[in-house]
Amino acid sequence: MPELPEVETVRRGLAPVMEGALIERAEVNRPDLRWPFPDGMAERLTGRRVLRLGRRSKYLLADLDSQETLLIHLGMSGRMQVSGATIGAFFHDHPAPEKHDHVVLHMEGGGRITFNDARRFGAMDLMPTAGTEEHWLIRDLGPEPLGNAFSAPYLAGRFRGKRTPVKSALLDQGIVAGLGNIYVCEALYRAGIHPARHAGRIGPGRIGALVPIIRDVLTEAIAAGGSSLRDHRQASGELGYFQHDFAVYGREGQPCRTPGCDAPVRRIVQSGRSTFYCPRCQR
DNA sequence: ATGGGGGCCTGCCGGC
DNA sequence: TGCCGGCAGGCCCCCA
Repeated sequence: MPELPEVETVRRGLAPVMEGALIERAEVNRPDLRWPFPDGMAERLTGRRVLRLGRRSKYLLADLDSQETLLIHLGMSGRMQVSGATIGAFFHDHPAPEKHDHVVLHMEGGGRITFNDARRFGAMDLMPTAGTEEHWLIRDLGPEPLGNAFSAPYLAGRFRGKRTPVKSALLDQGIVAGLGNIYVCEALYRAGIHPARHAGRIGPGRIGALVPIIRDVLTEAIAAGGSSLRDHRQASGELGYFQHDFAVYGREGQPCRTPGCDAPVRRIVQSGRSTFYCPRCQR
């Protein structure tokens, strides 16, 4: 579930409940996710007020009134569920506890934020707010794809001389931070670029087109995630749901959606991960 | 130095 | 029905 658009959707859902609210109690049900939780995490969260909920790439960053920032990563299967609070027009009751509810933030006023992560590829950590950019998970990230630093000249510079497939290059969080397997496939399809093409062998014109395409793909996904906040799935309290409507991702063997092209979408494996593309539209 | 593969976990789905 | 292989939106680490 979580690439940049999903994480941003989760952030937007959580922010109204978390920002300005007091964490009355932090319930920590295991010692780790992918890595051990920081020492005394429950105590360091308890009694703290959340000042602001931000995002860097796929990381949620909750600034606390203790000069510390809580980092949350959703990994592959992490979900944040809000309950006991009014979101939009509806009050969300507390659901029955579920398997893999690893951390629960009990907020002032009865609200709850539950972090559930079956596969435990997610992570949480605490760091000084003043040093978030130096955190080891953050410091090597490339620019935000929706920010000004991500530009055609920048990307051309990073691609220059690279023999790695462009698919892998765009998944490299040090080049651009926030893309994952789905949106890379979708962006390359829209740009008409074959995923196996060496990054260094894409001309400046196509790189110039790719940058706004990446922005569009992500912006549209955020808009779709946002609209799903109002559907019944959201009313059940689940945040970050995104209606899948992809041109190539997950569509192996189905006809390409480009008008006039009905070539079957192909699936290949690159660096151990599925890539979907149209062999006719992408060169 | 850089790129590819393994590994971390659990759940689900399709085939036999 | 049950078992097994394959697959899943991420990312660190190790090795060539």
